[in-house]
Amino acid sequence: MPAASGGRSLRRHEVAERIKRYIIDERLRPGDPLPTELELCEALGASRSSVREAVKTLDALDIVEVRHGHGTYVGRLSMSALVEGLTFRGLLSPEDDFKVLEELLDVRELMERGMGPRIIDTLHADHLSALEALVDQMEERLGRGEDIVAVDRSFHALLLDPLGNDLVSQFSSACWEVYGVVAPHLQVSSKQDEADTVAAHRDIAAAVRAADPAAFDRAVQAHYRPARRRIAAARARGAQG
Amino acid sequence: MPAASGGRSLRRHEVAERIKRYIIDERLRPGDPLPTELELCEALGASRSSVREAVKTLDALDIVEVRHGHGTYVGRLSMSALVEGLTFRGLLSPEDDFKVLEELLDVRELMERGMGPRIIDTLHADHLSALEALVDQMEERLGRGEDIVAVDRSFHALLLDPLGNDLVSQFSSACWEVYGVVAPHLQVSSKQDEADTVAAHRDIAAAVRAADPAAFDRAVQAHYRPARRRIAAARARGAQG
DNA sequence: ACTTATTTGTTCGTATGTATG
DNA sequence: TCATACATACGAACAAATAAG
Repeated sequence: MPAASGGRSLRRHEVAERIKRYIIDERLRPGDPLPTELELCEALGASRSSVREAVKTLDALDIVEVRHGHGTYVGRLSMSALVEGLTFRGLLSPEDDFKVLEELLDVRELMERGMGPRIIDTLHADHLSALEALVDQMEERLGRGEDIVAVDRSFHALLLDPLGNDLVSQFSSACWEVYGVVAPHLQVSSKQDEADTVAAHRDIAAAVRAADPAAFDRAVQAHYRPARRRIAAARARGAQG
Repeated sequence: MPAASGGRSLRRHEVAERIKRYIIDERLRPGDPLPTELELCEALGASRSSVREAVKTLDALDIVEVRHGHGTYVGRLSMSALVEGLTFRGLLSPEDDFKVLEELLDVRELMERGMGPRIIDTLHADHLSALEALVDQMEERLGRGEDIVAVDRSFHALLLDPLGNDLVSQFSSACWEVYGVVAPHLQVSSKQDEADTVAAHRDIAAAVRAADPAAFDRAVQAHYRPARRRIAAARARGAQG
């Protein structure tokens, strides 16, 4: 019976495509409710198992979001799938364990340096104040021996977010997230040179305030240097251990 | 309450995590076979349906690959999930239809200009010859009225691939792929200014051969200008239509 | 606090399609 | 052609989470 249609395509793929089509045709937005599983079964002429498997694949891509006992909704279209995929790739590490980390740093540095001129153009007084407040906060927390990773992340998000390029913001954020999961597994500490880190952020903020693209470029480049050194050191340890 | 919302108390999430762990612990590589569904059910103490739904989520992330009637294997860890997610986001277009396209161009330009110095350092004689051969081929095809999009894509892949940063290569390639799917839906033609396009590529190749970073930067920037104009034109058409 | 209705989560049984030998 | 192993698909029943009365 189920062999009737088209032959090649699998049931769950058909169903997934038609659900995506439905979302587009109905002009639904993230958070909008989708038909229930049972309604989808009827509308698409598929069994509940097939519908469920299709919905799960869309859920993995954050195209839909399933809430137990509540319903199914249009997803946030985040980069959660990219994060999960890259994290797994980093943990699998078929060849050089540290190559993935260097690639993540490359991308983040690429984004921030490449966006330098636009950052200087776009960020206004309130952005600058927030940026400098984050550096102060970083210094305070460091003085109290607390973690600065969250503040660090906010700082870099604040550099890119105002530009309005969601793809760049989210991709950079995704790289940061993956780095945070993979680095500890490879004993790449992020607890060293923290004084240098704070100084580097202060230089970046100063360059933005001075509207000096060349200084910004140098400051960002300097900011990433310690991290690269830590990776190189960890690689050297791994090579001889 | 066993756990907070979105928690791992769900069976298929447990199963998915344990399958990922299995792949890592067993040091499996892409293409290696995984246990059959039945074996996974026994080993993980879960039903067929739960295992299947878990496997489907991993399949969507290209962490595993399922071949009908054959078996389940470790996936290629490609960026297919990112491509599908971004494509859908582009087709959904909640606000400005053309914003997504501009973001994709931003990223590609960012990558290539940011990698400029490294491209000049890394590409050797054979790379340069291949690059120039592609430009010639582009010109020939253009003279015969044929499509140059495939050659165009090869050219840009050849710029980034030799650097060895898979993340950059694949992300850039993913942006290209998404652009190719989304742009036609928005009537953003890529068939204009093709003579300019060929010239731009020739300038890029020449800058690499001359090992002139500044010229490379200018050439890449100039290369993307026509595409941005086409988007702006399409937006203007849409605004008055 | 309790019940009821709705919706997704989980399990099992069975039959079919696909690839290999 | 047949046999085997595997994934695909359907359907029914029950469990768990959530919301509303």
